[in-house]
Amino acid sequence: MTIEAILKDDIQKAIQKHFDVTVEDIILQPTKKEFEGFYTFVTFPLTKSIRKSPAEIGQIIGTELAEHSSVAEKFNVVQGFLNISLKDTTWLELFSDVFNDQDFGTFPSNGQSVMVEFSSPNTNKPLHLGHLRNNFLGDSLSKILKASGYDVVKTCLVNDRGIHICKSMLAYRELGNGETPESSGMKGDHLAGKYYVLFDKEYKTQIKELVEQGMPEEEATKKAPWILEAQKLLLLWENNDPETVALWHKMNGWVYEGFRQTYDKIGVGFDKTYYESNTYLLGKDIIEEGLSNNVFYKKPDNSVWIDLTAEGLDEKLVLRGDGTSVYITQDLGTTELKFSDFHNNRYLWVVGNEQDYHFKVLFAILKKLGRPYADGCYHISYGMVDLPSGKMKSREGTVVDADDLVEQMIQTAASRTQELGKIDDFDSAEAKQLYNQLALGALKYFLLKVDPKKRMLFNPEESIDFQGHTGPFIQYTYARIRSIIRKAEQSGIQPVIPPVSYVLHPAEKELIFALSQYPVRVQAAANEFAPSVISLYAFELAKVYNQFYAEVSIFSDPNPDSVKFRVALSGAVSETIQKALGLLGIEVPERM
RNA sequence: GGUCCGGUAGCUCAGCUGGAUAGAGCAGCUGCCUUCUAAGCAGCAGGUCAUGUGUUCGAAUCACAUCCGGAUCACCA
Repeated sequence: MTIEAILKDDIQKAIQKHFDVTVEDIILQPTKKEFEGFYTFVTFPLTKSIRKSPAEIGQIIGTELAEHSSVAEKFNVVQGFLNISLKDTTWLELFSDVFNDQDFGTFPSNGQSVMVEFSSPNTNKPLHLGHLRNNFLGDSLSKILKASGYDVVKTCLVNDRGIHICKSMLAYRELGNGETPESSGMKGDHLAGKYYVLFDKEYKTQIKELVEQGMPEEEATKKAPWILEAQKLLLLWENNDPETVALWHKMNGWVYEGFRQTYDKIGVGFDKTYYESNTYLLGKDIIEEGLSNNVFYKKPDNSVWIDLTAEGLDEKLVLRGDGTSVYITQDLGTTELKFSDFHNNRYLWVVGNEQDYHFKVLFAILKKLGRPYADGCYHISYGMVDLPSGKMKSREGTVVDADDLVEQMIQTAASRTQELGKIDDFDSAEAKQLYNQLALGALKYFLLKVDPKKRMLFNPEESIDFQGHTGPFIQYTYARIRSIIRKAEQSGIQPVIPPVSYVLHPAEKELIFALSQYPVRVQAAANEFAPSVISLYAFELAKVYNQFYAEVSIFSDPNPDSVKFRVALSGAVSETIQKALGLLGIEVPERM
C-alpha cells in the first residue's frame, strides 16, 4: 500500500468517524509550494453533506490524522484546504522502497503484448526533422510500454514502392549518368532524394510549358511527359520488368544503407520490418470476404465501397474498379498480416495527425468486419513539426534534414564542451561519445518534451539549447551525481538509510517525494501514450536535485548519518534519472 | 461548407478527471564559484489563460456561441 493510499484511507475513516459520511473517492493533490505540507485535501465539496464550514471540517480531519494516522504528522488549514505533512519515519520508509528496489518504476508483466509501428519511411528521400519526431516518439513509447508491463514488438513498414519511388527512378535514369553514392560521395538516401527533387523540378517545367502552349493547368499536370513516363515505370515495375526492378533494387539498396547509418546514429531499431513491396497486394481477400458479408458493396463500375455514414464518416472506396488496391486495402491486409504473425493484444500506429481520418476509417472497417483485434487498434496521432516559414516539403527542398541536424548538434555540443574545458583529459573516442550523447540528448529531449498531439515549431535560426529545460541539463545533473558517487566510493562512504530517529532536511523530503513519483509517471505516460510525461518528470527531478545540491553540503556535514544518507539519496536520483532518460532513448554521461 | 485538432508571459512550452495569489525554460535585469562539476543556484520583471455567455461555493480547466490558425473530407500514400 502506498503512502498516498494509506493517507486516503485515514481521511476516509476520519470523515466516517466524525461526520458519519462516506466518501468513496478521496482525492489528494500535491500541496502548493507556498504552503507547508506535501498533500492537500480539499474540504469544500464536503460542506454539502456535512453542515460545517470548510475550515472547520479541515480542522477536525486534520486533528484526527495527527493523532491517529500512521503516516501523517501535522497539518494546517487554509480556508478549505487541509495541508498534511508526513512523519520523518514515513519519509524514510518511502525512500527505502525506492532504494531497495532495483526495478523501481518497472512494472511486472501484465500479460499483454503490443505492436508499435513507427518510422515507416519512404525510400525516395532522406529522413527529415518530422521523421525524427516520429522515430523518437515510437522508440520512446515502446520503451515506456515495456516498462509499464507490456511485451512490445517494434515494427516499421517501409514504403518502398509506388509512384513517388518511380519518380526518383525516372529522374535518375534520365539525368543520373551512372552516379552512385561512391562516385558522388553522397549518402545513398540523399542521392535518391536529389533525384526526387530533380524530378519535381523538371515536371513543373513541363507543366509550365504546356500551360504556356494553352493547356489548362489541371490537364497539364496529368499530361506532362514525365508524369506519364513515371506511371509507365510503375506499371513496368508491377509487371516485374527486369530492367526496372534492377534499377529499383539498386536505388533502394543505396537508400537502405543511408537509412541504416541514420538509424544507427540516432539509436533506433526494429524487431520486424515490413516492406510495402511485399504487402501491397494483400487485403484483396478481405475485400472478397467483406463483399460476401455485405459489409462492402459494388458499384456499377466494379469498384468496391463501404458506407460509414452511420459512423459519422463517409462512403469510402476500398478497391478500384480495375481491381487494384488503394491505401486502405493495403492497410487492411497488412494489419491482418501483423496479427497472424504476432497475435498481439494491441496495435499502435505512430503516424502524423494528417492521417487521423484514414485511421478512423481503417478501424471502423476492421470493427465492421468483426476482426478480434479491432478494439486493440489505436492511432498515436502526433502533430507536425513546422518551420517559421510553414510546413516542411520534401519536394520543394524546404526541409530540415535529419543527418544535417544531428551533425550540427554534435558540432554545437563539441564547441560548447570545449569552451567549458571540463573534459580536457578525455581521449578523442571518449570526447566523441560525449558529444554524441549530448547532441542526441538535446535533440531527443527537444522533440519529446512537447505533448505529442500538439504541433510544434522548430526555428533553424535558433539552435537547440543546452541550458535550462533541456536534455543536457538533466544529463549534467546525472554527471554531477556520478562525481559525488565516485568521491564517496573513494572515501569509503557507504550509502545507508539513517536510523528512525533521523530528522530530515526539507530538501531531502522534496527529493524523496520526487523520487516516489516515478512509477506513477511511468504509468501515466503509458496510459496517455505520451513520452512528454516522462520528459517533464526527468526535468523536475533534476531541478529538485540541483536545488538540494545547492542547499545542503553532502560531505562536510558533521552528522555521519546525513553524509551516508545523502550519498544514498544522490545515488537513487542518478539511477532514476538514468531510467527516465532511458525511456526517452537518451544516454547519460559519467562526466561532462 | 462538414468533421477533427489547437489558441496560456516577447518566444518555446507545462498546467486541462474544476480548487489556494496561473507555472517552467529561453530572452532581459540583480546577486552567488579558496568547499561535492556555475551546462548550476537564488532573486527581479513579465499574463484581459483568443472573445463572450452559461453551469458552480469555486472555471485556464466543463457546456454553448463567436473569432483566429492548422489538418482532413482523393479511384495519392
